[in-house]
Amino acid sequence: MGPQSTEVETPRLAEAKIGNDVGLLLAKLHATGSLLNNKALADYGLRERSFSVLTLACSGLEPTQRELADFLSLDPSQVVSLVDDLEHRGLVKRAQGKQDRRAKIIVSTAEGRRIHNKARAALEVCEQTQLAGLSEDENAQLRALLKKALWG
Amino acid sequence: MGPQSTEVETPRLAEAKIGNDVGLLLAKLHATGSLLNNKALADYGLRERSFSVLTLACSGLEPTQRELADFLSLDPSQVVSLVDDLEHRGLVKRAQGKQDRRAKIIVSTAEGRRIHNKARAALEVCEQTQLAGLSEDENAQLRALLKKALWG
DNA sequence: AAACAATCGTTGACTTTTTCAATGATCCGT
DNA sequence: ACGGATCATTGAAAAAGTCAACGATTGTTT
Repeated sequence: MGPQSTEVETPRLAEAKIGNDVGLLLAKLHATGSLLNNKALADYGLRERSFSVLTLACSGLEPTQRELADFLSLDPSQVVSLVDDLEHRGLVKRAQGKQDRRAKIIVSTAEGRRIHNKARAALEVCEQTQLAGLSEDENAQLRALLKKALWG
Repeated sequence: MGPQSTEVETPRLAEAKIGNDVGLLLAKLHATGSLLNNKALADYGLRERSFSVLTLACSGLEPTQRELADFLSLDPSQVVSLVDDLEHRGLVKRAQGKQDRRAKIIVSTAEGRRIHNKARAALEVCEQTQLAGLSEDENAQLRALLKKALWG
């Protein structure tokens, strides 16, 4: 993997016009973020993916696995693995779909919500670390722009 | 992988507070972007990764493979594969490091720059597609914020 | 209502990507 | 000149991603 240093890099290459390529900027920020996030989530036996699933399970929106796959840009079979893992550890349950008996709704258990709260707190620290260079306003701006880019 | 639809999704789950998780927003935007980018780059036998390497090789910055690995958050062995591929196709060359004879400097060939120009144009179209929901100003803002988050 | 195609979750096979340890060559500090 | 560190490279192992098929169920068409 790349650099695991906690110190800030001062990359000579950042000058390249590649620094204007949104795709690369996203990839890089996502990569460094994932590293930090996964490290923080390891304390709870979670990774970015399983945390996302757990978050949706805790949201009260009662997502189906298909919705999870679509929303997280995953193959349905990957969702099966993620839910299997979380279910075996008692953090979520599969419930039968209400209108559609093929679908399974993923809901959190009390233990799942407990773990999720702790993990979420740890992630917030991570996020602040990663976005330390941004002011509070800029932080909010970034969120807003990302959301807008994703779904108008 | 997830949905390959060109139509805009209107995801029920976007409401979840997960929509404020920068990590997930980055992951999702990066995922959908990669899909588009790789599809566009396929015409030139490139992918996001190899395009990034080619871009740096064309930048005149004469990056070493180690610098590429750090900058792109890749394992050094992955850079070997990427450069191998580009070199076999005559798009880049390995040159000996100037101060450090261990290091190898990656520079583009004329053909590499030709392909890169074409690919870059194709990617710009992609980018506009992906960020269609953003105004010109917001587009620039997003770039600026991502860069600032990465290196102050 | 019977037949049909489509969708959901799941499984398993397969490919690609990532991760990691080891190696020879070279650099740097002492 | 010695020892430790860094560079590119290799190869193996682990993880992630892709894809086709299946039973169960749904919605649609006849």
